[in-house]
Amino acid sequence: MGSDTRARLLEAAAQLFREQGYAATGLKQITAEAGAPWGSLYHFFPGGKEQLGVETVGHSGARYQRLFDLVYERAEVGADEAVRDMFRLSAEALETSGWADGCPIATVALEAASTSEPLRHACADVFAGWRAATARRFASEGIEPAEDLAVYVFAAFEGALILSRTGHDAGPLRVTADIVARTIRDRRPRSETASGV
Amino acid sequence: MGSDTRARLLEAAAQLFREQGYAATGLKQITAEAGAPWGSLYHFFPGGKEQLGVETVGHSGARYQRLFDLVYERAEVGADEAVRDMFRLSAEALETSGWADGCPIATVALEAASTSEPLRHACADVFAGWRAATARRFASEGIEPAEDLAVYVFAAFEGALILSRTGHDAGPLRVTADIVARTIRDRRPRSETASGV
DNA sequence: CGGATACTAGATAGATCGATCTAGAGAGAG
DNA sequence: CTCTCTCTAGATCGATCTATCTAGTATCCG
Repeated sequence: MGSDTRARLLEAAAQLFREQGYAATGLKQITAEAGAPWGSLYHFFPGGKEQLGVETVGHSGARYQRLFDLVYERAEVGADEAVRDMFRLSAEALETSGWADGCPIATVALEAASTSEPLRHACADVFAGWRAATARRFASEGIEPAEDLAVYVFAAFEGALILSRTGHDAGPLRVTADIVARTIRDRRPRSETASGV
Repeated sequence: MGSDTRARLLEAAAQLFREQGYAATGLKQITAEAGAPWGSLYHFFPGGKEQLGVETVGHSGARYQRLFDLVYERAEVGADEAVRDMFRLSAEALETSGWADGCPIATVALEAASTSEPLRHACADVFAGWRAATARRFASEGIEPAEDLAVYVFAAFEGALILSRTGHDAGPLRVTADIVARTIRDRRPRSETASGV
């Protein structure tokens, strides 16, 4: 093993794909950013750019997943508050990065949707993983239908990220978080103590 | 004027940007698809690819806007049903096109967010226009806060489109439509006749 | 008819793209 | 030590990218 070149390549690719997208990012730029030699790229990723893309999507997806897990573990208050935190954290990351760090998957997903089946499939897998983890959490709190609500949350999340990033305005993320969190809260099972407004 | 070459270039660019994105689409491919001579491209768009991109975004945005207007005019039943129709129509377009025709703006918006200010701004304007039109409709029915709910609807819409297109599954659009439409319905002002479950 | 303008046509430039190739450095095993 | 395998290093290839440039054709006005 020895070198971490491969990891640095993945990391650099993740960052660049997130900011600029897949097509606009050149392999030369990735090796430069990673401080990796050109020859190493095809050593570690003999499948070329597409393989690097697929692995990068998986890498970014797993990392983002961990961020969701963190939010869910931390929130003792319930899933609705966890959802709100997830939106809030992303809004902060987006804003402090100068509106650069949006969803690490969405841009590639849209670019690849009709141009690369392996890449599209990798993105679909990531989304499915996020959804499944969230659905488990909802189900464990009796929030049903858990699968549908998880899909709904991620749809609103991804869309709000697009609107906020494009408009350089965290408003959409904030506004959407409020409404979505309320929707989730309203689906919580009745507890013995009133859960009024 | 005479020729419609300029319009055909815009149309071809709109279709290709929608399917493949901005960076992955070459100018040569656009002229070929439009059946337009290469020389005409820089005659009509002296600003090059970026100008073509900006005008294409405006063109696509206006056309999609008309589709929203149609839905809103047709729906005598109320804004919540109009929202549902908007999701349903997009789901049909997406599915019948073989998962190619998603949002004509979103892909370019994400690609351009950190790479081209003119392009990003054009996308932001389109989103703002959609939101404003929807907010007016909500407000006219007494659905408040109209602006926030319009943002929320478009966030959920854009996100659901991404999930459905990436997964080759209309489920996210359908599921999200249900929940969002219900949220809008719940915000309608109390009428004299009960508006129960 | 002449002459200006609008548009077409495509060659060409220069840069950069992804990908392949050969050569060599480095470390660990025997 | 020497052999072997992993990884580095970068030259190089053909294709394609955006953009510019020069001609040539059509069209409309007088």
